[in-house]
Amino acid sequence: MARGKVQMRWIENPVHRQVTFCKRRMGLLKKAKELSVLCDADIGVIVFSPHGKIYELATNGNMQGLIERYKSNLPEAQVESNEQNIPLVIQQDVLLLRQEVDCFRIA
Amino acid sequence: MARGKVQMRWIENPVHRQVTFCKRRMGLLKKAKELSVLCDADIGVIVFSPHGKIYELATNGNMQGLIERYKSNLPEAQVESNEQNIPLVIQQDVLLLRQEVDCFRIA
DNA sequence: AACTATTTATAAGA
DNA sequence: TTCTTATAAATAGTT
Repeated sequence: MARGKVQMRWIENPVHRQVTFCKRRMGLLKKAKELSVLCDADIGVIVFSPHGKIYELATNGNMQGLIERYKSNLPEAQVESNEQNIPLVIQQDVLLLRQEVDCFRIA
Repeated sequence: MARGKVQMRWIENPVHRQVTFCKRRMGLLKKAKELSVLCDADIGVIVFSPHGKIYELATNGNMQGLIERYKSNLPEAQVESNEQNIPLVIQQDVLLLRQEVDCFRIA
């Protein structure tokens, strides 16, 4: 995003990758907090580094509670498609498109 | 972020809030996907709108799996503090600071 | 770990 | 709403 456009693919140089991981991870959590405050949304973010280290943010301070709430509200369509063995990648695409369309409805 | 600095607080105007929610939600998910690709991180984002609608992204396409992985890797410090009834807001602050410091170590 | 030159994101406005 | 545009913010590469 600066001093040259970045290619959207795995960064091979370990040093560059590590620095980018740190910068963007902080940026992601900041954006999540901002969205939460501006729009009163309840947000959870979980990040596993390639080495398995966990980074997380729960805007209400309670990731466990968020996860419980999430599980008890799973969209039916998702449960169905899981039962039908549709590739996860496709399911995720459908999910994102559905969310994009929702912009034009009432959240 | 544009045409005027925005105050980091709840947006009172319902129309403005709805538009901002949609724009920033999409932006947040995009950032998550980018971080995932650039650094090979496994990321999950869950957003509850104020009305309880769920928006989500799991970069590996499987939120359930991510949640399981998260639960089986809960940092001990977190478990401890929960047992000691420390306010969640404080716990989250500590968590974020710890993550920030981690930038200067190996992820 | 700081610093900018740029790219992105996005708040307002049309 | 959808598109445009002026600015604020994020961040890639540098020092």
